[in-house]
Amino acid sequence: MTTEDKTEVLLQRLRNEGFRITSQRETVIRIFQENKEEHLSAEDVFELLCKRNEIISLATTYRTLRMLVEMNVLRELDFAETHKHYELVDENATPHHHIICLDCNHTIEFEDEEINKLGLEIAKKYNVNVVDMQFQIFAKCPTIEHKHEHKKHRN
Amino acid sequence: MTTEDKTEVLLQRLRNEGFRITSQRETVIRIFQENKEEHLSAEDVFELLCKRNEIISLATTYRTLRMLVEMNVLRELDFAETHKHYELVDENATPHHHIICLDCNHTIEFEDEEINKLGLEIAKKYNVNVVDMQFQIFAKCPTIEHKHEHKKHRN
DNA sequence: TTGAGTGCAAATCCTTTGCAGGCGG
DNA sequence: CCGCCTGCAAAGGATTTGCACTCAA
Repeated sequence: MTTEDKTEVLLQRLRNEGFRITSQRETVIRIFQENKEEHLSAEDVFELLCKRNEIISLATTYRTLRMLVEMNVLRELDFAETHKHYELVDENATPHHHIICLDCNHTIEFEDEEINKLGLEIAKKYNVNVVDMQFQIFAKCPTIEHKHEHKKHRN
Repeated sequence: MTTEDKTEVLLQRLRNEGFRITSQRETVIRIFQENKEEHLSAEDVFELLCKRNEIISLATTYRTLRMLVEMNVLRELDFAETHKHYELVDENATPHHHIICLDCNHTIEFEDEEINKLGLEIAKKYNVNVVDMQFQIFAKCPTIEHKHEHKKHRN
């Protein structure tokens, strides 16, 4: 299925659920389709929109993101930052997880069938219905030259 | 080791690292020692302080929390909420993880040696130094009567 | 004594909301 | 044409910061 096809499927889903298809919503969806590998923040999306000369207000960007999360089109990610990130939900893919470098904010995505299986088992044990699972490894990646500034005495 | 002893050890660590021991910092640490099982937010800590009639400004509360995280005394938790939560780091305990109910915000803590092991293996594979690991299961817990309001058409 | 730490208020960052007008169905 | 969506600006919640004063070492 081409990206274009997938976009159509998504738009159809919006219609089915009673949402209106506005150019703003369509463009936001396209942004994510075209940046599958990215973890975009609301601000990132807004900037990408600006670069395309698509005029969408920040408020609508936020509203659209919230709607897409509710519709399970996007997944909300928490990277221990002040703002959130979003990525496309891929129904066919197995859940994937993240390593987040605390120094440079670089993220590495990884899949691990074992972890997914364990997560489901645990959920079953505690009798809850899983909506999403996120395994996060906060780390320092040695590949990048990090300043080892001593944070002592910082107010 | 009693809680009192543990508090002393912590205070000593502060001194060793060149931080000053102020009554404010001491009290914040005690709050966490006395609420080991809780995931307190900055606001929670501030309220507990007020209840004790310990007068500490919100700003100092935030500054102290940041410092304690940097010193690895506290662990920062992200529960997909607008604010962060904190819990005491227990060097002797195995890392534990959380199930978060998206409807009622109730959290269940669990330990899983298998997950910890897998996390370390993955970190090794990607050649990063683990600072913290958090496995989060976002779910709906059936034990509580959740309103099944249909969110369709919400702006 | 001295500069790290504090309180206060203002500032900042991210996100949401009220309202009047616009446009999809 | 109806009322959902939008843009704008203002509000809101969480956290940080500037500044003058305080107090631990």
